[in-house]
Amino acid sequence: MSRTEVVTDELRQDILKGRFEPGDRLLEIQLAEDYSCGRAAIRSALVELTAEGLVEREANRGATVRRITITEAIQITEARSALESLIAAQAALHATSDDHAELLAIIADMHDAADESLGRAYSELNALLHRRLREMSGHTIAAQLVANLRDRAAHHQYRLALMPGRSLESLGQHKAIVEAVVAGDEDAAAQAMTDHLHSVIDVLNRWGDA
Amino acid sequence: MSRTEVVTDELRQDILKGRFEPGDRLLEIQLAEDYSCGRAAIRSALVELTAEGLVEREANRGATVRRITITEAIQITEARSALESLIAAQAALHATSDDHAELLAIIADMHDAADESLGRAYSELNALLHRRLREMSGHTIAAQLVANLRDRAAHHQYRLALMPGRSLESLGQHKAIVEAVVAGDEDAAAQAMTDHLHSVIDVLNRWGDA
DNA sequence: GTCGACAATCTTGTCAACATTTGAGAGACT
DNA sequence: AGTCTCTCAAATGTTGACAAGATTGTCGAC
Repeated sequence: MSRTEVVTDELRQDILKGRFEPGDRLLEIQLAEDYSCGRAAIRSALVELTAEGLVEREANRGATVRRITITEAIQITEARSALESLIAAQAALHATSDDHAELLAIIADMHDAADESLGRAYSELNALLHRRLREMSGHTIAAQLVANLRDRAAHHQYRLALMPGRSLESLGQHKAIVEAVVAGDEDAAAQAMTDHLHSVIDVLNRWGDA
Repeated sequence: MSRTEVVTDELRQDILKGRFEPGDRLLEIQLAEDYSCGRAAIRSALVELTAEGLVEREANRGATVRRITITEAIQITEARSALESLIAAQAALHATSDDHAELLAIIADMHDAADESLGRAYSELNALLHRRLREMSGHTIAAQLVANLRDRAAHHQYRLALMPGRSLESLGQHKAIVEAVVAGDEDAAAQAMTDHLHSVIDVLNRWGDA
């Protein structure tokens, strides 16, 4: 693994983890020092992250961490809804019985973590469930697009996880998705996933109004 | 517009136009000479096009034009189906009466060009119709994703356009989409778009079997 | 006091040279 | 003949220096 690739991953993670705030300037020289590499590696990373939608670059004016508006977050979730429904349907078709057991185990863990005080644990289980469904679907294209969309809206997802009562509301929706996948019912799985993400969109819409 | 951006666009177009075949090696030094620029500009372009899925890069081993398998082309079209349905629905909601007139005009032109001998003209009208629907939808996120997916499968789209009788088959589907959008019926628009792209998937599946 | 031109400075864009890695082919040995 | 190793050539990875462009601050005229 070349230094450039490592630096790209590190910078991506640092943006996702919130080490850089939206709007922060990303100066090539400074980053080159921070990550102990040449400017070329940083430039390459910035080009790649720009293509991923995490960074904004203006000619001769430098790069900044992209700021995602509520409107964009809604559109991202709408696009995710369309793609994750496809993924859920494919997962319902392709999941093995081992997969079924794993999904049910995750739901059980979510049930235990749905407590208010365990918001972080629930959030991680949520990410795990969606990721495993992507992998089980075998739909590489949709899986990559969704992973990218998730990253783009990471900042807003974080706020969402902190909402009181949110875990309990989404637990039922996650159960419905897994039940449909385990039953092998592709239409029901797609519908359950659509319902789930539209409830997320409703929350975002309420924020947009406020 | 900096030289790097220009070179990136030129290289992208050259790949899409078929000047480079899938599997062709993209040597940095050679491309730098071809496009009269330094290697840095080429490297930047390759990184960007790799993120777009048009180019494949292996560490220390160089870049090649990405080869899209039939399986991938099917998945790409499935993802497009999910996203373009969303776009069609949004277009049905947001299109103005001017937009309606334009869409109907495009359909009229397609009707005239549906003749076998005008495959190229029909293909361009097809691209125009889908592009205008994306713009009318106002859904930036989905529009960008679809535009990218379309580019990725460009090679297969080209073969599709050459199929005898294909124009006539898709003309009816395009009519249905436009009618639903003009009627402002979002559900019907989404359904019509789904039907359209699933007919494309059927054709690809038949290729996959052969 | 305000507006516009100009200079200083900071940042990115570009290039050329050097280092590293990989793959292939020649040659020797079994 | 086959295979192993060594060497070399080709291509990418990396660095540093220089050029070009943009913003900010300053000075002078009105």
